Amino acid sequence: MREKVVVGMSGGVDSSVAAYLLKEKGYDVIGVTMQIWQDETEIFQEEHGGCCGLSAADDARRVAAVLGIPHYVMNFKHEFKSFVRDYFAKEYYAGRTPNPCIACNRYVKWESLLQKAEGLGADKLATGHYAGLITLPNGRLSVKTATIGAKDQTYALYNLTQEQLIKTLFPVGEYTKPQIREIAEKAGLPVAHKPDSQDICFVNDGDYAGYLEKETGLKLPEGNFINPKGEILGRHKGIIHYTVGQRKGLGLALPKPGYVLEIRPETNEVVIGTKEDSLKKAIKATNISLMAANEIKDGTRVIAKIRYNHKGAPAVIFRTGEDEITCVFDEKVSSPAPGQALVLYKSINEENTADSDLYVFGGGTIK
RNA sequence: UGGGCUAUCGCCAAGCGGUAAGGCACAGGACUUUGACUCCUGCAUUCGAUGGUUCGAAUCCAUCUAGCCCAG
Repeated sequence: MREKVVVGMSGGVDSSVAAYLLKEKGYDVIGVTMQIWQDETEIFQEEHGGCCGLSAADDARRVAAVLGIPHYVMNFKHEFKSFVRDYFAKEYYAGRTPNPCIACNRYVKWESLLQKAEGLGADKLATGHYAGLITLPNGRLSVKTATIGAKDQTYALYNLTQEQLIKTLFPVGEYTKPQIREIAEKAGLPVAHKPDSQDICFVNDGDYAGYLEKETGLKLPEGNFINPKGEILGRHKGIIHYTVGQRKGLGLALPKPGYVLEIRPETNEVVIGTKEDSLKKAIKATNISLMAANEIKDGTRVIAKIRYNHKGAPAVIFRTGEDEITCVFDEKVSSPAPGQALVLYKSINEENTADSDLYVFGGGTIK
């Protein structure tokens, strides 16, 4: 009997091709589009794309029709609200910088959607992420970086559990984006030229601060910008308007570019410093999640990423608490932001460089 | 009213006789399934005003105007 797999279809090129590739390989494919945030009145995504947009369902349906597979639209608004939107707002109001995509993957896609998939009798869940799966010598599963030159998305998948990984497929992981578009083209998929998604899918105009105020009804008071010495530099518009590492939009007249160093909700202060001030040698992380091992050996060498678009930097990790690790970089990294994920990689080959193929060792949330 | 100081892009600000740095902001673009960052491109023919000295001044001189500070 053919293996049954549910593909999370966003209506974009990647997941559409994922479904196509699985179909070609002989899987019994079911397409599912998650309805997660869009209000019926918001047709914004129609033009702007987005991984989880509204035209999503229509596009996915068209693709499913071309492929001749069943397609369902399922409502995940409730789950998305509690695991992603609420978390997103809570973090910002606490002066931290959340990563909604990671939360969405871990708790909505690989929790709720996976459950629904199993309800449909599926053995596996597939998505259009650019990532690969690897079984390590110790028997554990991990995600590995996609083919060289591809858009690697393992960073946003670092906290999936073994139970989740064993039921996962990443069909597009071994291709590059141009190859995927080519496959879509040849397969006659109507979404071959749809633009890449970007930005936070549920904040439609990029104004996340405005979104937060509208969503929560909370408007935070203005406060002081201060330098590391505590001297007042000017006034800020409320802490949710800033994130650690930010340079633009401060409105301060300084001799050199100013960067947000720290956000202090308790005193309503935003600390501004220079590029040099923003460099950190070591960072701590909590909510540790290990993918490639059961425990951390002090002194383990890794390649660490502190943000989605970070190339990765050599570092050494130590366990420094019940649920805390300290990551010491060989060379300082700029502006690690509390709330962002610290994702640790190991090299599949011997040499531990950011250029070789890597797999996720584990990760956590930057403290 | 005496004495001193300062006037350079919307905002900070360099320049000190040789033909207008830089940062912020702003506008485009690249990158990007998070926030940010980063990278390109554009952005004062003009230096408070008017005269003068110089081959040549934002830079020196004079006067005027405005603001600031100290004396009342």
